Amino acid sequence: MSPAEEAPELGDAFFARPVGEVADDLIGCELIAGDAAGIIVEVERYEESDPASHSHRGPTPRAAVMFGPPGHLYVYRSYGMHWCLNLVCEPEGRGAAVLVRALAPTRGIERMRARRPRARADRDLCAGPGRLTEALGIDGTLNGRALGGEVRVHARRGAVALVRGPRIGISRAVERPWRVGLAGSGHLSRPFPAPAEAR
DNA sequence: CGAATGATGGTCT
DNA sequence: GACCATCATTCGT
Repeated sequence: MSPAEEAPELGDAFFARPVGEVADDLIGCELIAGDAAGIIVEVERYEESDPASHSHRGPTPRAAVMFGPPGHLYVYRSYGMHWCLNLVCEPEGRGAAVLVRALAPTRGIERMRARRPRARADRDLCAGPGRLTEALGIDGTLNGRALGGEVRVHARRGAVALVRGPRIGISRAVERPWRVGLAGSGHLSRPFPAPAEAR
């Protein structure tokens, strides 16, 4: 069998663009973390002008990484027990990032099962921001690290169909449809709301 | 199916 | 002291 051609690895130029563009373009890309990997099927975008964003109040100690160079990891603790993975976007000085919310596992599935023994089905391994970091072994020690080391992202191959909807788990700016997903994916953290019927 | 809830600790006012 | 960019479980319909 001929060796699969590796998709190019995404670098700083990819992430230095507007966060909305990056969010769309990350859907369908493969995220690799050490011994496991998956296709990104769901993300959310956060930016400085957004009241729901950690960067909204400026570069506080926690949010400082969001204002740093693009193509770096912002990993924060959620509800005292989960880790959430973001990819910093836009030129240095702007507080924007994309939250990775769900993956379709591709490699290291046995490792993921070992790290998440309570996940019943494979579809639950990476269906949620806290779940996927646990499955991939990502924690706060990676906060502020550059992509290309322990964590890498490979470019998407073909075209993908996107779905949009309101973000999950926030209480402010809920009306902004800044959650993006891969249409028809069975690995989402939750279904997207059905489009409003025309009548 | 959905709603309710406890776990558990950092961050910011 | 309030608020969480969550998850797994339990209980109700």
